Amino acid sequence: MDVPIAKNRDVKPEEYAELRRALTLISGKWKLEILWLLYHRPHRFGELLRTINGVTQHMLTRQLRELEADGLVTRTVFAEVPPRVEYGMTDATIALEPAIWALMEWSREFGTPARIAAEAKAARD
Amino acid sequence: MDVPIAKNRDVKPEEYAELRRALTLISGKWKLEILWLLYHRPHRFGELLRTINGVTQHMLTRQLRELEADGLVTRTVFAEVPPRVEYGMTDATIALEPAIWALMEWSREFGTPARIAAEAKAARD
DNA sequence: CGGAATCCGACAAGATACTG
DNA sequence: CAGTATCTTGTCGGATTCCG
Repeated sequence: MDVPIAKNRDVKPEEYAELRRALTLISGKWKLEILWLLYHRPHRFGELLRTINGVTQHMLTRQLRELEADGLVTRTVFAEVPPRVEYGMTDATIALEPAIWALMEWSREFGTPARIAAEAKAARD
Repeated sequence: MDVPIAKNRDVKPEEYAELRRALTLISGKWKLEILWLLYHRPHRFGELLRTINGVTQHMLTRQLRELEADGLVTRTVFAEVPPRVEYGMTDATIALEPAIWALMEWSREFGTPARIAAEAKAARD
């Protein structure tokens, strides 16, 4: 897969659309972090809230709702007291993992550009 | 690659960071669209402006500058009248293509969730 | 425990006008 | 042609409060 796939062939407009749809699905400050945790095992709401550094209750709820609406997480409510809600993977989530993995490998290979290093520094301060 | 990679293993914090770096690099409303065009062949500024539907001069310039700063596009200025500037790929861009391709395949396979369909409709109106 | 509702600031993104 | 500069608008995400 070291040869560019699209080189010297015509642009296919429908491929734009696919690309943009995929990006829309995974865009959101905390979504991939959520999915990454779920890849390891199902998580409860409070568990996600404690584990993901910097996320607020508000945002966690919203991102989970969007993921659920997009079919990227399952939401299971247990009729208990106190209430328990568990989030897990779907077929679509599992199918996405190779793409996420490819992104991570690329990120590791090509290091940290100056702009990203600056942002990471700003986040630490 | 149909078996989840991370299932039942511990979360590695450094993998979060890689994921987030990669996402930061490709986040930006028009970046992947730009890269996708460049995968086919080098493009001039005005060419990108005309081809990418909905982008403004302002945003195109900014996204190109960020991509350039991150080492994801080359910018070649020809000393001619009228001026000509051409954008092309780098090694990092080429290395990213498999990941983009994986995202597109996933997008095609898992169709269009309701939320995305609604956004696409809103964009048409 | 796992949310919902409301308010608000910051920054991303668009519109418009001007330039080497 | 390929940008800058400036102003305005819109959306994302955060803080706080309340609830079954």
